[in-house]
Amino acid sequence: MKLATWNVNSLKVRLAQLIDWLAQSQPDIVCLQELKLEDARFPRTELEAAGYQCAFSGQKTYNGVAILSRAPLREVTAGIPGFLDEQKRVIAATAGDLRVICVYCPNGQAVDSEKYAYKLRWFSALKDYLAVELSRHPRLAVEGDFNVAPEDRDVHDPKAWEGQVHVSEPERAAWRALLALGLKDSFRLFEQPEKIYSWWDYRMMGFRRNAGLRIDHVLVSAELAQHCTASTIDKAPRKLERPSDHAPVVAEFS
DNA sequence: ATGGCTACGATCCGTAGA
Repeated sequence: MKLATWNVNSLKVRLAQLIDWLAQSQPDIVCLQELKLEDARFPRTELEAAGYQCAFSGQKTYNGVAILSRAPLREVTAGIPGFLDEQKRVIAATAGDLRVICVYCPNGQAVDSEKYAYKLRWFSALKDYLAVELSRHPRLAVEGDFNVAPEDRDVHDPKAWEGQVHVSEPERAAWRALLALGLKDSFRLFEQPEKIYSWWDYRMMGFRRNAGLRIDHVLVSAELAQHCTASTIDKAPRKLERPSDHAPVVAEFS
């Protein structure tokens, strides 16, 4: 079984790349973020033709999340229960005995901004939600764009980024609080090469310089972690014409 | 140096991302 997550930065612009990538990579389940389109414009027909059932929660211009699955999806839930939020950042569904939660965590903009305060409130609500979901679903995957680089080795230039949004200590503490629930960062279950990232700035030739951050993650419950055989970041789509600024993260299971 | 790309929805610039 193969799980993946990809912030596509506009599903409309990236649809052809996504369909190509699905055909090449053959994932069983894919979480998508930053759809940037209303539900009425979701390309369900095209994705079903590619062999995937879809659960999605979108909005115009910003945010938007989806789960694609080869197996039927049930128990679809949008948002974090009890956390009122206009921004479409969370969708969950069950496929077989696997519970999947797709998240697009807030960016936070700057540490002294209201958006940063919202980011920390949002992470706190997510943690409480995941605690409940973990108690209900031993086989749980939480995939998405977390907008947090967990450690300095996940940052191309830790000195330059020190204290900035995505790496600040309160954000990293919020990340560790998710791990404290018993979730594992699938990428770190394995020995990995150095300087592996999932996002590169469009500006300043960020990708060519490998000036990136590892902010897209596949978290897995302890039971799922036992069966995880690989976790990698696929840089190939980032090399295409008109790419997303994020690369897909893939996790495989026996 | 606070910029630099990209997407979007509004116009021909502002907001947001990270």
